[in-house]
Amino acid sequence: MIPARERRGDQSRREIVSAAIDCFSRSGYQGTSIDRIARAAGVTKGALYYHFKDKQDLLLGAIADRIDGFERVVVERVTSLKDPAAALDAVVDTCVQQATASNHRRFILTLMVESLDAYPELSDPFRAMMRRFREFLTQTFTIGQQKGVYRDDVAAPLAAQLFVAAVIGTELQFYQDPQGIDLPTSMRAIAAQFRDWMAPAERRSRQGGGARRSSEKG
Amino acid sequence: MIPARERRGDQSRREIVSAAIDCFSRSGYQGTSIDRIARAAGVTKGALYYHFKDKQDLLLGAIADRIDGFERVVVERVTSLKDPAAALDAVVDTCVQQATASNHRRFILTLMVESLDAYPELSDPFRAMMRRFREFLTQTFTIGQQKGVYRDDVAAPLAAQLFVAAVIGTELQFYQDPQGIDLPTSMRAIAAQFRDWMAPAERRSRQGGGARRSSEKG
Amino acid sequence: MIPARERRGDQSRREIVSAAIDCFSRSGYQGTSIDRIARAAGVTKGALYYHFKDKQDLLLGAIADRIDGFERVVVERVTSLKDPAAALDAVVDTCVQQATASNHRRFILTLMVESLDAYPELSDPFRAMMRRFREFLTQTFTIGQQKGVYRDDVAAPLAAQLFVAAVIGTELQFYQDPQGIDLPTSMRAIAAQFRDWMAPAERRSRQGGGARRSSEKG
Amino acid sequence: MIPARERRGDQSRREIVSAAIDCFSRSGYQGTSIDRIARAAGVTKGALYYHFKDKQDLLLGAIADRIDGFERVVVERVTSLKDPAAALDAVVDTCVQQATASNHRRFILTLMVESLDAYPELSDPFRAMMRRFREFLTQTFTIGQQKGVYRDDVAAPLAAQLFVAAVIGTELQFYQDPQGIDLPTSMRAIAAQFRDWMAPAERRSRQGGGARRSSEKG
DNA sequence: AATGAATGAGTTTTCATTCAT
DNA sequence: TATGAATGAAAACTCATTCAT
Repeated sequence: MIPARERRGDQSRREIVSAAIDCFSRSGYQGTSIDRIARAAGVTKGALYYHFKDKQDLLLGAIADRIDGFERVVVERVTSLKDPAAALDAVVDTCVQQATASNHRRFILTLMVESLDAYPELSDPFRAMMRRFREFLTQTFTIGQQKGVYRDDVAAPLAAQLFVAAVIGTELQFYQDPQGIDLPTSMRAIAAQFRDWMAPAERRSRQGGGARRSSEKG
Repeated sequence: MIPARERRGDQSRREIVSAAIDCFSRSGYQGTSIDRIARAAGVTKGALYYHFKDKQDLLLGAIADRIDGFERVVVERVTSLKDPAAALDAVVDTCVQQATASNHRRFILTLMVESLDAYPELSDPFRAMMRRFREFLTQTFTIGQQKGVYRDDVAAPLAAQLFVAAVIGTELQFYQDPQGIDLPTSMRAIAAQFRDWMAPAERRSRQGGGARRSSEKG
Repeated sequence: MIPARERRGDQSRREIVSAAIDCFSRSGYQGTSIDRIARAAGVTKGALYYHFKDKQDLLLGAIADRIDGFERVVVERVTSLKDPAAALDAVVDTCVQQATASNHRRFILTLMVESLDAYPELSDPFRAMMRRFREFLTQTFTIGQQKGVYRDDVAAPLAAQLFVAAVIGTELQFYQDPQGIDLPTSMRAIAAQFRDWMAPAERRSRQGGGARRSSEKG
Repeated sequence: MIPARERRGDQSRREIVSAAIDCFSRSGYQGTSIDRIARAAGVTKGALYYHFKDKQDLLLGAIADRIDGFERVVVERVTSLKDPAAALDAVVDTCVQQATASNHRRFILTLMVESLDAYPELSDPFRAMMRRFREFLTQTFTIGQQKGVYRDDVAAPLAAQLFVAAVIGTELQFYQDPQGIDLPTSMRAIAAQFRDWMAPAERRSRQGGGARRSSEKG
C-alpha cells in the first residue's frame, strides 16, 4: 500500500539526506557539522536525530542513497545496450552527467577516499560498489570478446579495472583542476582509447582511435 | 654548509613532519588532531607550535616535503632515461614503490581529495604538482612521437592525462581494496596498455600488448 | 463500582507505572529517560504524556504506588499480630520478601536517596513514609513495654529508629554486595538482636540471642 | 622530592575535586553537570577535561579522595585505641563529625546508592570500602571477645555488619529528615546499644544500656 | 627550544516536552 | 486514547590555540 500522499516524516527525511549529500560532497564527513546539515535541510538538529541515530548513520544513509542512485542510472541506461562499445560510451556519458549536473559522483569519490581506513563500516559499501562496477565492466568486455569485437589476449577483468581507473582518475583530475581538464572530452577519449586498444588485430584502424584535440584547456 | 651534528631542534622538527605525514595519510587533515601528531612524534603540543605557526602550516610543510620527495625520486630515476617506454615503466615502478614501501603516495591522494574545495591554499600545491606531472609525461610522449616510436594521431597532453588518470585510479582502487587489487601487476599493465595503444600503426603487434593474467586477486 | 472489564487506558497506565518502577529502581530518576520507560511499557511517549503530566508526575505516581503497596503489605501481615516479637519478625520477613522477590524495596531506597535535597516534592512522601514506619514500630515497642516483655529504660521511639536503621542499612549493604551479604540471615539477626537487647533484665538469657553462624557469605 | 611550592596545576586539580564532591553530594552524579562543577571550581570546562578524561574519571577521583579521606581519619582516631568500646565510640563520633561538619559522609552514601547497578566501575571501590569497614569492625569485635569484654555467642562478622547497618541506616534517616532525627544522640545510642547487647552475660547491667531520652526531635 | 596548564568556541548527542492528526 | 514527528535547551566532550615559565 503506497500512501497517496507521502507522510510528513518521509519528506523531511529526504531533505535531510539531500542536504547531507550536498554538504559531505563539498566538505567531507569530518568537515561537515550536524548543525550545518540541519540548517541546510531546514530542520532542527533534533529532527535529524529523530531520523538518524548518529552522524555516521546519516552518512551511511547518504552513501546508500547515492550508490543506489548511480547504479540504478547505470543499469537503466547501459544494461539494455547490446553493443559493448556503446555500453562503454554510455558508462562514461553517465559519469560525465552525474559529475557535472550534480555533485553526486564527487560525493562518492570524496567519501570513499576519506573513509579509506578511518571508517571501515563506511568503506565496506564503497568497496562492494567498486567490485560491482568492475564486475559489470568485466561482463561487458567478456561479451565483446565472445562476439569477436574485442581482442582476447587481454583479460576482461584487467581491462575492466583499467577502465575504472581511467574513469576515476579522470574525474579526480577534473575536480581538482576544472580549469585544466575538459571532462566530457577526456571521458570520451577514454572510451575511444579502450575501443582502439581492445580492437582485435585484424580490425584495428586509426580512425577515432586518437582524439587529436587536446583535452587540456586554456 | 651542512653542520656536522644536526641541532636538536631540526631533529624534532623532522620527527614532527614525519609523524604528521603518517597521521594525515591514515586519517586525513580534519581527522587528525594536533595532540595525536605531537604524541606520535614524541613531543608536546607546545614544541609543535614552536616549529609551526598552526595546523595548516604543519600540513603545508608535510605536503611540500612529500611533493618534493616524490618529484625528486621521479626526476632521479626517470629523467635520465632516453627511451620513452622505459620512462613510463620507471614512472609506474616509482609509484608502486612509493605506494607500498611507505604511505607517501596515499598521503598525496588523501590530502588532495580532502582539500578539493575546502582548502584552496592546500589545493594549489596539489594542482601545481598534478600539472607538472602531466607536463612531464606530455614531454615524454612528445619525444616518443618525434622519435617515431609513438603514434602521432593522439595528442601528447591527452595521452599524459589519461596516463595520470590510470595511475591514480589504480592506486585508489588498491588503497580501497588491497585484497582485490594487485598493485604491481596492475601498474605494469598500465605501461603495457600505453605502449600498445600508442604504438604506431605499422609496428603494432599483439605480443606483450595484453596481460593475460588477471590482476584481480583470489 | 468496579467495571467488569477494565478499560484499555487503565491497563496501559498500569503498565507504564510498572515499567517506570522497574527502570527507576535500576537507574534512578535522572538515569532513566522517558523514552526508555515508554519502550519498556510498550507504548509511545505520547501515550505516556497522555497519562502523566510530566516525568515528575510519573515518578510521584510510581512512588505513591510503591509506598502504598509496601505499607498495605505490612499492615496486612503485621498489624493483626498480638505478640510484639512476632510483629518484628513479620516486618523483617516482609522486607526480605519485598527486597528479593521484586525490586520494590530497592526502588524506595534508590529514589529516597536520589531525592534527598534535589527534589523536595519527592522527598516529602518518603519522609512521611519513614515517619509512619518509625511510628508503627514505636507503637510495637511501646506495647511490648506495657506488656512487660520489653525493658522500659530504652525509649520506644529510639528503639524504633534504631530498628529502621538496622533494616535499611542491611538492605543497602545487600544491594551493594549481594555476594557478600546473606539478606534473610542478616534480617533475622536484626530481629534476634532487638529481642535480646530489649529483653527486660530479669528475663534475659543467652539462648537464641546471638546468631553464631556468620551472615558473611563465601 | 616534594616541591616547596605546589605547582599551579595541582592546586586547581584539588579545587576541581573539591567542587565535584560538593556538587555530587548535593545532586548526585547524573544530576550534576560538568559545567556546574567547573563554575564551582572557578575553572573552565577545558581545564577540567585537562585533568580528567571524562565525567566518570572525575567521579572516580572524587570517590577515591573521599574514601581515602574517611579511612585515614578512622585509622588516625580509632586504631590506636586499645579498648574496643572506646573504638566503637570513636567510629560513631567520626561519622557524626564527617556527616555534620562536611557533606563527605553524605557524598559516599549518595554516590554508593546511585551507582548500585548503573555504574559497576564506581560500585567496585564502594564495595571494597564497605568490606574494609566491616573487616575493621570484625577485628574490633574479635579483640573484645578475646579480652572477654564481649559475649562470644555472637559471630564477630555479624556484629560488624549489624553495626555498619545501624550507622548507615541512621545517617540515611538523618539526611532524609534532619528535623526529625538527632544524629549525635542517635549515633551514641548505637554505640550504647552494641555495648549493651554485646556485653557478656555475667557483666550485663542496665546502666548506660538504654538512652531514656528519645532521639526523635520536635 | 620547549613544557604544562588552560581557554573557549565548537562538536556531537540526549532528552523532556509539545502538537497536529 | 493514542501516535509520529519535531523542537530546543542543555549535556558531554573535543580541539586548535595561547602563554607564563
